[in-house]
Amino acid sequence: MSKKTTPQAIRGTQDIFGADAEAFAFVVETFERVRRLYRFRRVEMPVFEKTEVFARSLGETTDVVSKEMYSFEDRGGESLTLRPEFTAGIARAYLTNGWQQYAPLKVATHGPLFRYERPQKGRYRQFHQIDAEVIGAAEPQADVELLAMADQLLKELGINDVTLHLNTLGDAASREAWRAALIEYFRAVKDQLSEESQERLEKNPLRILDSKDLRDKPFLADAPKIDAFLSEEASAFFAAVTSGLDAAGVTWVRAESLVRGLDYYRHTAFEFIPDEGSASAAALGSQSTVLGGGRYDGLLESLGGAPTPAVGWAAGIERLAMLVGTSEDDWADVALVIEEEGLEALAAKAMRALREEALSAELFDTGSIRKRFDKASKSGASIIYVVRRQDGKLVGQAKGHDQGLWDSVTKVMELQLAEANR
RNA sequence: GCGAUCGUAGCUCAGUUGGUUAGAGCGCCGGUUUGUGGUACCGGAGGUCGCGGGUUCGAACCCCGUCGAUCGCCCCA
Repeated sequence: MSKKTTPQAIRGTQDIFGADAEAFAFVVETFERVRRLYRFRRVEMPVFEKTEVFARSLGETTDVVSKEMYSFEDRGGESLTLRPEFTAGIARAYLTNGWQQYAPLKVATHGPLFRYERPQKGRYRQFHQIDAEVIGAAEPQADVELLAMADQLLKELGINDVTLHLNTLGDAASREAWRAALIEYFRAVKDQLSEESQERLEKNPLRILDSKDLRDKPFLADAPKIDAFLSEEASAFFAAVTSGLDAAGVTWVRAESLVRGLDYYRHTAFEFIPDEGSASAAALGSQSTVLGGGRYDGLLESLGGAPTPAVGWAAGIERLAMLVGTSEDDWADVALVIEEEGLEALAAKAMRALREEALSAELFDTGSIRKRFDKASKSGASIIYVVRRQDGKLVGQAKGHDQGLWDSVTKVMELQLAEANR
């Protein structure tokens, strides 16, 4: 006879409860509200896709694809993957559902994503994001609107100590030329770079630019700058984005070394990052980016679609929730205390009646009769309504300071007791 | 994938140089008390000291492994 053990939760998953769950819901509710203001349409996406949806769009060599995806074969032998991000799946849906007819299409969604990473503060294997995408819009105004929405969302969440860090990666040609120049520049000093940067030199030279390693720092200042490689169109595009942001009142800083990890990004790239020394920076630790995204004009082609311009961003709900502060537990309008046994039917009926009047109500009718009132007091409910028997009849008494609630609770309960006493 | 710290009741933790039945507060359950029913007091339930090996006469405490958490690197939201 073996002892029963309780299975543990999967590493990197979370059971969100209490104040954390309230903060999580607050983030999602605020996002839903803001997204409507900007007329982004709600979409619901599958949690898994064919593996190639992600492999082809994110790039086979990216860390996400090469070592962080939850991939498995289904019973039909097909390779499927739990979504590590939203964009690729939405792009796929745009193509397979003929959503071109709605272009430019503004959509928003939220939900769980999965990445096999080492869990840390603000980083989980199952994590949650809110996401906004504009597909089929080549104009810089789309970038501006999207960023204005992100900015307003953060403000409405009460997060005021983060700033938009903005960069451009140029068009495909600009980006390639810059990349080649970076490889050439860093190859010359390869031996003096950190091991990690030596590896990055082959895989993702852009990443060397934001290396934190002291050995790399001396070479960063004189590294080739993207601005020198931008085509005329690319710089005009970036100029239009920045002036649009200024007009919309979105403050931003230029971040020349900001790059994106995934292959599909072009032109605008951005992250909202806590200001140095701010409360948000302290709350997030090393997971500094709270919202990030950019333009991905190349992505739909990589999935076999026609060349289609697009921009989008995503933000980690857990990270945002850490910044909105702990919201208080909210209290019930009424705590109904039944100081007698055998009144279960009355209790059930009265609770239903209270709730039908839109009063949030909690019932205390178990355990020590003497302590039921204690528990109701501690629950923090606005009105405590006590039912007990006096001279053979059930009587009720309401306690609390909120006159409006007091009246509506009393009204409902008087009726209930009158019926019960008949 | 790499490094560091940590893992004792439901929760927060204490546990002296390894030594008899592992403790506290809060919470929970029951009771007593109270002339403002949220107070105070008493009692009770609840622990394979993460898990598995090892060292030792003896381990919560030392060693190894493993799982998990936390912090950082990498990467990213």
